[in-house]
Amino acid sequence: MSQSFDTDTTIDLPETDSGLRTETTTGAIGYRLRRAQLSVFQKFLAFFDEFKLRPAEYSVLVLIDDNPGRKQTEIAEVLGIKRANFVTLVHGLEERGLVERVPSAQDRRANALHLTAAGTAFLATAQSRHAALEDETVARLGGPAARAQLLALLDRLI
Amino acid sequence: MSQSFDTDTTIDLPETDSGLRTETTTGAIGYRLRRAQLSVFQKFLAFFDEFKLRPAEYSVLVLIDDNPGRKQTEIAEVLGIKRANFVTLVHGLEERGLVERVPSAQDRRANALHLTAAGTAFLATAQSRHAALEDETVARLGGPAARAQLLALLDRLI
DNA sequence: TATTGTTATACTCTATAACTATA
DNA sequence: TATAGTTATAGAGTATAACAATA
Repeated sequence: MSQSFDTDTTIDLPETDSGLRTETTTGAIGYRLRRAQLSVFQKFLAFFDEFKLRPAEYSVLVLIDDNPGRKQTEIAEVLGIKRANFVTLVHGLEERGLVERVPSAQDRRANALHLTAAGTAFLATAQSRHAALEDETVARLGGPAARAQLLALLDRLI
Repeated sequence: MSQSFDTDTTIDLPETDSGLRTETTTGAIGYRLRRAQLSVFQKFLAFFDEFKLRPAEYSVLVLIDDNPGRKQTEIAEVLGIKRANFVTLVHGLEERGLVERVPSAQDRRANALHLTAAGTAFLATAQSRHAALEDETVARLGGPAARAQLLALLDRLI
């Protein structure tokens, strides 16, 4: 089903500011998903600039706080991070005094992850800031119902 | 508003297969967006395995096809790719015989980008394959209306 | 034998600076 | 002076292999 127009006049082409035709590209779900995700992550980074906190680091802190004493492998796996790469991430959080690696008594191969007192305090501040960011994002979406709708749709893509 | 339950019995905790509490993490829009985007891109890579085509390369081919003769900078900018990094990308497509860099007559600094005959044929096949992937994705979302809903919501996040 | 944490390594993606040739 | 393409380079993120200690 292709359309053809017999006209010499200037018609309303779907063009961007650059004058390029981008419909084919921007019509793809993956493309739009990528742009939106990049935008949201950039906003996170800007919002958490003074915290020097990346999205993955924030997720790790939240996950340890909700699951104290878990092994590195367990936390890493939930987030889809290879355990080899998780070593560097958790090492950085430990160097900042936010996380402790406690040798496990039951399994001496494993490190039990805990937040330090400083880590707990830091996360509390970060979470309240994150709530503000999340509120702003929900507002842009059009409210809690729109947020729920988006999350439901995203889940179908996994 | 916190809830408390006076019970010793096992209650239905929102836990994953791993037994970890992940509600706080997975409630974040950015987190869910990232997971969905990674999943969609991984499906793209698997689907285009025999084409040896990455999402960015596909977008470039489509954009050149819809806008023949444009400069590298123009195509790169639309996709949010730095012109320095775009050099390698377009070089790879040129080496594969899909794209031509034609020195511009009007501006001898610039390269006008065109698809070769092979590039046009390759893209036609890739686009029909992409349409199949997109159809599958739309089906998973729940149909064209759900797709439109998702794209509208994603646009509000940019 | 298998798993945990670790190191080493490599590949992709992204970002900046600086160069050249043109405009 | 500014722009187009390029090179070099550095930083993230991600992937695999292999090792020591332990299960």
